[in-house]
Amino acid sequence: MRLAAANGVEHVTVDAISEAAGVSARTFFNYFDSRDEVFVMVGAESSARVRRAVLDAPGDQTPLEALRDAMAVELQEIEQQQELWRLHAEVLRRSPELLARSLGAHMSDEVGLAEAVAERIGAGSPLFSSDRASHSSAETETGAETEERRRALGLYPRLVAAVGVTAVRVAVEHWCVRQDEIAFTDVFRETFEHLAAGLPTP
Amino acid sequence: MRLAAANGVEHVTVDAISEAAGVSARTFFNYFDSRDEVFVMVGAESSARVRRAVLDAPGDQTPLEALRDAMAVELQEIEQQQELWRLHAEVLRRSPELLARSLGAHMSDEVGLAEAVAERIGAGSPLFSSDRASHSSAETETGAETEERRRALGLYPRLVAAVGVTAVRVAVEHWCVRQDEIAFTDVFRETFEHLAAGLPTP
DNA sequence: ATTCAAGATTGCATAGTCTGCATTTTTGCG
DNA sequence: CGCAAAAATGCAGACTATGCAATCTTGAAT
Repeated sequence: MRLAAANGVEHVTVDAISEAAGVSARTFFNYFDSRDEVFVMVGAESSARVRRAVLDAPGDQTPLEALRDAMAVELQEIEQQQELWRLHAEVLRRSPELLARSLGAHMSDEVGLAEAVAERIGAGSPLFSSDRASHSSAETETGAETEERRRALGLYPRLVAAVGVTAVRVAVEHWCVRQDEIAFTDVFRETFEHLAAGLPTP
Repeated sequence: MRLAAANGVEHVTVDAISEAAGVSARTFFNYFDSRDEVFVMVGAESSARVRRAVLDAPGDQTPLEALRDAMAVELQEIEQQQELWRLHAEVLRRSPELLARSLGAHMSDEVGLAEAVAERIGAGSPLFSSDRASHSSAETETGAETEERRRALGLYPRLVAAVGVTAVRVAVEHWCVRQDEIAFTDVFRETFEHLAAGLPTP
């Protein structure tokens, strides 16, 4: 992350990363499936925590509310680790594609999230929800397995998860561009207010 | 697309594509920035058509409704070109990552869409909305330019665009996995009903 | 018909990503 | 201390991607 912040993401080679980390380039690929992953994997545990929080949320909340609060907590924790995340944000700000992947791919794991939502409203597949909920998002998965998990899911849980993740992404992107003018908390709240209202003309 | 449907996307090399197309590999890269792009670029004009439709929609529709209808039309047109799109769908079904990119990156061009929404509700930046609305999504753009466009946009238009695109993606993914059981039209309608209702517990 | 310039295509060289395989090093434990 | 599992490494090879210079096409002006 330090290298990327200094030289720009696209100029950081695997060799450079490996050398800076004191390992061989080959070893890098034992831990990351691709070069980009190393810029995106930050905070991979968030996914699991959010899932758990969704399951443990008060029973009177709607799934969207539960998801909103779970993600809010996660984002707050992120603000603490200033060091790493300042660099991370700096790097991603210059690379929109990576930003999308970072938020989309990890804080999310949409399918896993959808399973949590499904279990919460009792519409999920008991086959998957419990054991799968704890699996790390670092594990790679074949397209076939993902498809199998998707098949068991209803449209609604899938939609809540996907839209929730999207909302967070939009909130973060919107705030990133105007850090000085507004507080993230406000952007975040407003975003989910729009959503819960069904996105009527404002 | 034919090669990918037959052998699986990841086994189709640039050399193979180029040879099948009767050009050199070098020429391939004169037209596509990356190997993946060739699997994603299908229907790149959709983006512009959707934007236009959003602008031209009846005044009594909410932005979300306008977007919903615009996308519905687009998806219907897609169903016509059975040949190409059957292959395309087949290819993308085996590669979730490409599916996301295909829908996310092109039918969308979220920022462009957000500009259309912004102009529609009169909250956009007059600097960009008119001339930018016609620019092809095939053109690549620097991170700086994208950031500049984002800065001029409000949170709400950005959110409607992103959520709309996400909704379509979820609808398509959900339907792809159960093509035999349900009609796409129904999935699509239900998806946007959930959205417009604010995603309450069903 | 000839010529010429712009554009398209190509080959070649080079940098970088990623994988498989065999080998060496490290680690943990009996 | 010694051994077996796990981690790390080196190396070869396939593939993606870019810059540059040379060649080929095309179409318009003469």
